Amino acid sequence: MLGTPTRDRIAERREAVRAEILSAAWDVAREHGVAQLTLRSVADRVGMRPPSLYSHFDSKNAIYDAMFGQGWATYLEECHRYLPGLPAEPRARLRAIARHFFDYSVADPAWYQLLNQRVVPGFEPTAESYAPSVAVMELFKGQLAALGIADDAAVDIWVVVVGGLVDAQLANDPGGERYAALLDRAVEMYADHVGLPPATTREDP
Amino acid sequence: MLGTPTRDRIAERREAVRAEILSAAWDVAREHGVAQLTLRSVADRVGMRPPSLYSHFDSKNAIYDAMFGQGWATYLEECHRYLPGLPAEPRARLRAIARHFFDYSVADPAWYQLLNQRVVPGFEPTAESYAPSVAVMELFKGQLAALGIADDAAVDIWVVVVGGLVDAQLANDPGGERYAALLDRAVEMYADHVGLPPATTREDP
DNA sequence: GTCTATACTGTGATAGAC
DNA sequence: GTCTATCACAGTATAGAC
Repeated sequence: MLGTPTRDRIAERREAVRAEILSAAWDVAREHGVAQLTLRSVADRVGMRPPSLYSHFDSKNAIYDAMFGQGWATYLEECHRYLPGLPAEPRARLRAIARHFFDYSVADPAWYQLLNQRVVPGFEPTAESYAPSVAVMELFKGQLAALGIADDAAVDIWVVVVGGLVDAQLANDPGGERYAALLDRAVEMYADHVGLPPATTREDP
Repeated sequence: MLGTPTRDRIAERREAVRAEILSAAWDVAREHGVAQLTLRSVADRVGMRPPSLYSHFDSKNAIYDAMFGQGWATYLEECHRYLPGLPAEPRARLRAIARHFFDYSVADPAWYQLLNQRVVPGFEPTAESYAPSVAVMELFKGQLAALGIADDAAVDIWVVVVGGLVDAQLANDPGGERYAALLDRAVEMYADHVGLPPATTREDP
């Protein structure tokens, strides 16, 4: 009698093709904009005919959905990687968290548009793809709670300030530094508001 | 010899048709989303065939452009109408200005998306249509300057806070009140930051 | 001048051959 | 699983009736 293979080579191959398609989709989105993504452009990039994509994704929105889930999952990993190295001093830590999210978003507007705005007309993420974004939000809440910022409203205002900076940068000064230059000041405003103690360690010589 | 008519009835009629088309375009945008606006849907609503729209607008983007200019011009008038009635006390005045913009935006997401976000792929407003938006921005700057908030960075942070509230409301809690409820608190945070004096007059009995 | 009729290109999506 | 063929409908543009 034949044994059961421990690896499903077909499923692995299938998953690899899906990942290849998603990678191509991100390339197209970054190059031409999230909303300009077409099945033809993705198919061309992976060397397929457009209808062949339907063997791997049920629809164009299913591709968006997978991108949404993958985008948040990747950012979640990124957070787990850089958070341990951040300074412990509350204001410096807030600045670093905000700066990271801001830079990450501005460096990849397609990522921010798909994951944090509503630029794709009929697209609503499925519960499965939405899960990693909730995990990121919980992570942020935990970070703020560790600094003594516990109430939900204060967390929401944090989202407003950081998100507002990114939105303003992308909408009003794409490619510039106008709102990036305001980040530290905005974080100070927030830190004062939630009553964080003034910085204890000096940073300038 | 014939006299020259003081009214150009043809031009008036033409302008009326343009206004009718724009009104229909706004209806469609509000109903189905800014990006879902199609020439067919607009033509259907005004009782025309799609190609007839080209007699009044050079392209679909020209319609977006006219909507952009009209949207800001209308809001500018709205500002001139309500600003005189606002309280003079700085913090109350800031709250009122923020609340007005927030409510106006949330009540008409299509307006906010077209005028303050970048939801329409290839659309860039022309200089002419952009002018009224600059006028609104100058008006806001003047309002803040009258309260002693003069430096440009502080104005930018005002835009970040108010815009961030609207963005978060539309993206994270469409139809809800989650960020609307944080508006007064966010404005207080900003007022504290720019050093506005505490409110002098009591409002509660 | 204004509108209708029509054709052209490109898009998402489906059916069926292999 | 991938392909060819095809559909319905979007935006664009031209020709011609009135």
